[in-house]
Amino acid sequence: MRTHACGELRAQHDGRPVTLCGWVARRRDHGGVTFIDLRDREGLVQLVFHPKDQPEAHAAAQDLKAESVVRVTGGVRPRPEGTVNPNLPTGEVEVVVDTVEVLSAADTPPFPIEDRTEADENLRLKFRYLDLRRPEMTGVLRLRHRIIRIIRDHMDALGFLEVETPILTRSTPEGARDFLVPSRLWPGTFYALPQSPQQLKQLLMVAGLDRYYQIVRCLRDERPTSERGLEFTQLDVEMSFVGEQDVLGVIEPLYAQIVREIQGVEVPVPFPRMTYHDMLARFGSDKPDLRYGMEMADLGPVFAETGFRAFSSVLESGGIVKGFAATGGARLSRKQLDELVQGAKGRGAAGLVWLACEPEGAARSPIEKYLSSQEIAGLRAGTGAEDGDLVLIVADAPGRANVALDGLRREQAGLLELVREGEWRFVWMVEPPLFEWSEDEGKWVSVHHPFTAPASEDMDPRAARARAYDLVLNGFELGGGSIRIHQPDVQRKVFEVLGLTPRETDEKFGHLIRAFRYGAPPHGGIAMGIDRLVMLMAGKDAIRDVIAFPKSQSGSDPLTGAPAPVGEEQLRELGIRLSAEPGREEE
RNA sequence: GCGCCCGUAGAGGAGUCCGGUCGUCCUCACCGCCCUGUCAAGGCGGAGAUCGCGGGAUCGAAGCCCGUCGGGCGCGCCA
Repeated sequence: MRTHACGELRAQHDGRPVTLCGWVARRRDHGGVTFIDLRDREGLVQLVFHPKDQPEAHAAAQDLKAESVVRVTGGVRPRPEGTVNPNLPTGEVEVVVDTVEVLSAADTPPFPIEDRTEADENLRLKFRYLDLRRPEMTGVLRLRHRIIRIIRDHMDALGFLEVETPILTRSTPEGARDFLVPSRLWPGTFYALPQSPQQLKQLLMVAGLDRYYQIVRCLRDERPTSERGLEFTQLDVEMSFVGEQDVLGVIEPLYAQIVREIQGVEVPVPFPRMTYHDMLARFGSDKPDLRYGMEMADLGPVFAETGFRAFSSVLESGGIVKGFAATGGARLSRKQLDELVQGAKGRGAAGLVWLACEPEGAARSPIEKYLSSQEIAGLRAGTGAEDGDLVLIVADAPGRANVALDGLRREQAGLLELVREGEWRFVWMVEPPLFEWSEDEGKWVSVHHPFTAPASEDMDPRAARARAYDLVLNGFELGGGSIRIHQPDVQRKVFEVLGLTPRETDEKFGHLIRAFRYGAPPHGGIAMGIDRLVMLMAGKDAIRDVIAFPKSQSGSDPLTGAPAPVGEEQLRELGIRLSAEPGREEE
């Protein structure tokens, strides 16, 4: 049907007869000579129609509408002197058209198909097939393909076998909410869509597969955000006879290679490691952005004797006073400072105190009159603030204070333009706690997942560390994993801490524990989020932008209309009766 | 679940705080005419909107109040 792609034509094709197929991107009609940019996946090429030389083709070109699909025949020739377009890869040539055939006429599109358009995202999703015609979007999908290709080549070279695991599996109590699929053959029972192939990949280790990986879709019925969707793709990895170093050693060269090939930047391996404890103390987050400084300091000692009630009462009740120096932040306007305070409250902090450092130890602050000069000096020393910096202080329960400070630090980095683009700072988070106390549920829960091996025999839930690790890049969690438990008794003990009775353990996880009785190799693995990686590599700030057909933030798909009610007959077959009207979340 | 923001011709935006002069304006797209080297072509003209939806107070609402739907962002949730 065609001899070349539109976007591939170059000076070397000079004189060739060509047949091209593509979409009409733009028409420029000069009354006589008419130009059309023809677009396909590979790019744009300029078609030329002269009324004298090709009267029929020229006449046909007058009726071509934007986004119509056409097939043209003609000849490639160099553009005349002075009309070369250096902004176009095909800009040295043009195609003189002899014949035009409309393969499919298009209505006027609901939004312009061009990169600089900023059409409403909902509209773009509703007409995703048009949105994806934009070269930028096509480029993202191509980038995604390249990255997945690099991953597969890497894993294959290291001897990993890609094995598929079921989409219809069993619901387990721990973790995120499951998407459920009713069974028709077994009325009243449900499959669950996998949150991850966690248990199955462990069973593959018991099966002796040794090195498994899978590019796999995972589904979690939780509220989506800009960096997390209902369904997402991960690189799932599991290995036998390994410790932490072996797993990290598979991922590090892979990610260094991806950054090298995609960004042209060399990243040193191994990546630095930082304990969970240090990360939280220094950055208020277990996924810090290390492209800039602004480390945090515990200011409790500075305010141990303070007369400022808001601080002293927090300290008395077990909270913390913590802050950091925003580099150059003293130049922020009063209005910006007020917005900071509002923003911190929006993140759940009780409040935010700022203090602008001025020369010779002077300081500006809304609480200046409550602070002694020693306290001001202590603040500056603790946070390392220089003249011109802005010290930001939050006093609250540790969890809330850290969330607020982490948000502030990220916000300040953007506001004060401290982020260096083109820098890729990987860091491993290691030695997180094994358990954490859930206020909501009133019990201990796994920080990672219940199959994670403890770092020591001691399983005191308050102190136990996990043999787990997360990979962090520029403030985003790219993935995480752990060395797993492979002894049935240890696994039972973990479930016991999690509050499962032996009977519940057998019921929900009997298949796993039974497997461990038949010769389970020590094993461990990791799961890496691909959408988020592609998002960072593409320079996007929402994973929706790197998924061909994403859901909106409310979990709906404007293109297909999913989720949608189903007919009475379908429900009856499944033995399901609705207790809520469709379209409403139950209380 | 909580909080904040957005919804105005086909697209993007201004107008909303402070009700009347607003269905007023800008850019692009669309339609018509002109134009033989443009590439975000250019010039002239034109058409196109129950201001997301419903209710309320008011002589009067795009604007104020209540509700609702859709979308985005942050927190919670996301082993």
